[in-house]
Amino acid sequence: MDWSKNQIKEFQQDLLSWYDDNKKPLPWRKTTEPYKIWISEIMSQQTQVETVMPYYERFMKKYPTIETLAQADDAELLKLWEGLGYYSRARNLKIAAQEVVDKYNGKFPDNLADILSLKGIGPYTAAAIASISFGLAEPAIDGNLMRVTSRLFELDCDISKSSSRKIFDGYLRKLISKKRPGDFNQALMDLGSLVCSPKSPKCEACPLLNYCAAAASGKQLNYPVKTKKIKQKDLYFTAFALENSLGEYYLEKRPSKGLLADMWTFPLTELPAADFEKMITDGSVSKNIVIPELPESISKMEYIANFTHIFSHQKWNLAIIKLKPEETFEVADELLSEDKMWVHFDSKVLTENGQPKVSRSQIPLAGPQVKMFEILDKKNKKIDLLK
DNA sequence: AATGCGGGGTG
DNA sequence: CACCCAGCATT
Repeated sequence: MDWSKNQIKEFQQDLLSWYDDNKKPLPWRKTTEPYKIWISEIMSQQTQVETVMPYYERFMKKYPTIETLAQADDAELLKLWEGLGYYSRARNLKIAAQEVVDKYNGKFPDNLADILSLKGIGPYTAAAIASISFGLAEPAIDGNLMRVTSRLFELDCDISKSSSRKIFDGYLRKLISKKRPGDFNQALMDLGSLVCSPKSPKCEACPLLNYCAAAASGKQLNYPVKTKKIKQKDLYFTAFALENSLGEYYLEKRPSKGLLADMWTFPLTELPAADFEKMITDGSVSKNIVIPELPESISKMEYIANFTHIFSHQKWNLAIIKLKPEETFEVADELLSEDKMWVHFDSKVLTENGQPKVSRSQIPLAGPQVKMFEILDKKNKKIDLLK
């Protein structure tokens, strides 16, 4: 960051005067009492201020001091927290209150390290209390500050990674007002929620417009950089291993559209999670399994093994079911077509007229299928050794 | 570094 | 419905 001292000074003034005119009228902004700031900050974690306000008022009425909180009835405290979520916050509050009473003689610690040591207080909350209640120049880095800062300087670091925190800390430590650090932090929080919002930032109304690199280049929406935290959807399949008398496996070609288009796969059928869990637990083959249309009649099914495969957006849980045909049988060519075939493990096997048979190394296999072949390989080798 | 933990709002 | 949000403790 190459801003001059004068520039930083003007930046602080522009931000703070905006805050003085536009700050949200929150009940805990009428005080700097550490106890009240602490409670408000804990309640505000991952929670909208509008949701927090009634809880805050009730909390302060019931537990007006840190001593009353330290002696709170667990059930009553939890009851008061009911509906706010993240209930360990309430449990930790009481533990921390007891710590303050026992270790600090009931006086809330006034330095960052001691504040940070309290149960339930992490880097963000510690800095918020330190700056608001004790005037310490500690940047309280939350999602808002990271968003605003990443736009100001077009920072490309991924805010979802914990290692990015120190980068934001570096910038904000240079920018923070030493005279009004608490207001500085809260100003950036309000700015982040009122003006510098994630989807539709109101740059024309922003007091920091002239300082903002992203606004200058029109790339506001490119920031902050955040890797999508995709919750993969769990899907459950049975994968059928049907082997013929030549040691080949029956594969099908997937549809030409969608996931793993045109790749080859063992026949798959989806099944409910509960059935899957039961099968891999006790080896019982679910009665609900839908057996795919196969070229031979099946006499028995046997659970072999299970494995998983992660896609970007899906997690496949597969259970291998070995299908055991009646005695021996030959390849029924007339039942095969362009999207169904028998595939051998290797390419050295020849057909009757001397042509190499189709091997698994010649066709595009979906990721899970490669894993499945490996598992089947191992099983077969194990069986060979036993012979 | 990754995961679990609630609930409400938004587009 | 998918994504977002004033985080922290635990592993």
